[in-house]
Amino acid sequence: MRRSQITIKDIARRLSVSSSTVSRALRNHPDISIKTKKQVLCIASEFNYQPNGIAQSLKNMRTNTIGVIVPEIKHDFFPTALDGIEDVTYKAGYTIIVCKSNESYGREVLNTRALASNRIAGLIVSISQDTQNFDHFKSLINQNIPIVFFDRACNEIDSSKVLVDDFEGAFSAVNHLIERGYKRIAHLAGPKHLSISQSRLNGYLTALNKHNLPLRDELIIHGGLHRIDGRTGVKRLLTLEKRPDAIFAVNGPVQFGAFMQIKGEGYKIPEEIGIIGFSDDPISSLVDPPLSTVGQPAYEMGAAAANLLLEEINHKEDFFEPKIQILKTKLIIRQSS
Amino acid sequence: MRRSQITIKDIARRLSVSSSTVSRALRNHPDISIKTKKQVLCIASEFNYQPNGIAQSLKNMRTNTIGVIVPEIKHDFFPTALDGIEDVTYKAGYTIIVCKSNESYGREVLNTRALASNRIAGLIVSISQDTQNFDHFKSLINQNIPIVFFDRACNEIDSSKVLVDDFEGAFSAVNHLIERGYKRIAHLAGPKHLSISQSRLNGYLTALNKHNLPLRDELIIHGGLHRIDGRTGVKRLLTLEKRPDAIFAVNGPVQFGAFMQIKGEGYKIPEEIGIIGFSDDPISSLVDPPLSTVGQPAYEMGAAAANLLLEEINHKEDFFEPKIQILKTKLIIRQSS
DNA sequence: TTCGATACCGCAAACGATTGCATAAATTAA
DNA sequence: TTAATTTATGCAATCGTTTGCGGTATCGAA
Repeated sequence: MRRSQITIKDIARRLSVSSSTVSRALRNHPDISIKTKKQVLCIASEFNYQPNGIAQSLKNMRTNTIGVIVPEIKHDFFPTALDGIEDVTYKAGYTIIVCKSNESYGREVLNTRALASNRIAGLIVSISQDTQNFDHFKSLINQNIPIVFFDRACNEIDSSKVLVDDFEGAFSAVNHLIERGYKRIAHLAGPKHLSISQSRLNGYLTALNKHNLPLRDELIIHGGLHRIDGRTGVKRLLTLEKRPDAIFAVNGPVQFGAFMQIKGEGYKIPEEIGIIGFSDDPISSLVDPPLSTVGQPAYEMGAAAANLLLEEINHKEDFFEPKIQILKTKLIIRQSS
Repeated sequence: MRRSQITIKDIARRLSVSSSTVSRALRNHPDISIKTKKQVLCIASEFNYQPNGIAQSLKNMRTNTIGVIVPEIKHDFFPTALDGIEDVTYKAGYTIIVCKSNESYGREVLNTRALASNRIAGLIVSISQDTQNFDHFKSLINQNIPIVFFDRACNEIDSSKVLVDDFEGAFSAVNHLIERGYKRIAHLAGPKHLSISQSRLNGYLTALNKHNLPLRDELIIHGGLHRIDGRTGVKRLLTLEKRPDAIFAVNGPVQFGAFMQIKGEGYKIPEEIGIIGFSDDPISSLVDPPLSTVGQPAYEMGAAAANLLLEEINHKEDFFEPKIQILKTKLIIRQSS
């Protein structure tokens, strides 16, 4: 026969006491005799009792689980950020549930609902490239489940956020390209509605402007945040009458796609085309040539987001003033620029 | 004031009916009048009712959640396997909870307990490199929570498993090195207690034997499965009086570590030292030189594991005969060998 | 001996959803 | 009109754990 996990009642029956007593013995309640407590603990360990977390959550109206939604985990940035989140939350006694949205709005909504129905204590999220409607997050906030965004945030929602200085990072990257002598610098930009796309585009524009370089619309290509978007972007750029001599990519995957495509078409990097990206995947330094990039403190971003969330979860008063934390990027110059 | 999610009772009160009626209306029970059902659905959507998943799980004594424990997600293999798991389980209406053990036994035990206490419907796991005791898994099985292992399995436990033909893959890799003319072939092996380490070592030994090459103990280095283990392994190999002319690494991360170390010390690949590994990370083809490797069907392994688990979850009878599925590897020859 | 304090324990009601059974109302058949 | 049947609903228990409240029993002090 299928036997399942033993419960507090089973222990109670065995010792001829009430389940209240067992519960109190297990939870170190003072109103319990040493003798009874010992007996309970003894039986509990003998039968390998483990409390039913579901019942506890139901009773307590809350869980010790923190939900995390990230767009993907195939590049280094999000796994590293997850490490930061994990280290902080585990120390505080929480477990995390990691969901991937796969850069899809629909999947993000499903994930959010599933997490809400499991009554997570809070949510840490970096939105998908397709997300333009934020009702699923607002609904969580209405249920008093706090949210912290990191990297890709939502402007419409007044919650805590952890960002990097996207403008400054982009500016310094493009500035660097210009100082190296590149003149026709293209930008593989992200979806227009994402604030990271906007800030990074602004950094690009400002750098061009500072050096009195003309702004050419055909050199700015808006696309997604996947590797494939880097490839298709480069394909288009290379069919232009006058091809660009350098490329600034909005993020790591796009930079890789661009890199692969440029290499595949036989152009020399950095002589014929220079390239620089955003986010420092370790593989950047392993490819040929090693790629220049704007390094983001992924681990620190995750940790910071987790700390902000815990702060909000533990906040007693009715109103919590959201905090926005902006971390610095770091220009890493290798041999692709 | 903090308001929280509305419940079945709230809807019932509002319509002056019992909560049973509301529940039945929401669950499409036949014994309900069309009029009442409409009213209920109307109120439910008006207030954005979402069932409390915890309460449902408690009542049903099971969840729609499948737990997954993987050692890491920083290399391509496990994220890709997760894609396979996800695609299959989502289609079947399950959500997955992904946990990382970070290759640590202690973390694996914690994860297993947390998942058990959340009464997952089943567990898919690839064990950590440090795991030698399997009581935490046996305990799950005692609670009737089915487990499927993939890639790194546990021999002691009689459950379903999805593996690759490690012996054959290793054999063909080393055979290939020998045919290329390499004579002193080292093996950066995994922890001795893991069956993948054993099978891959056996493949290595058999290939040497087939070609009458001597077995040299100093060329077999047992270590962990991290990148760092590849680096330290190579360091040791390069201090030998007669250094090896080729290296077969037990997995992807170790291969990368080895690759980086060899390059760092200035040896030419593949002329001075050839290298081949196990598992096909996309970055293998991007580095210089592109790396030869034994490709594993990561996505298919994940999907197969998920299918086996679903089969067992849906199995009605008392006893389920575990199935072991062995997938083929594929030798991918690039320029490092 | 009696009163008060303390220590220990059980009862029962929650938490939210589900479901077998009973019951009331409405409908049909006789 | 009455009996039999169908339809729609409510009651109450259940899942496992927690907890406020009340009740004994024990002990010390007066």
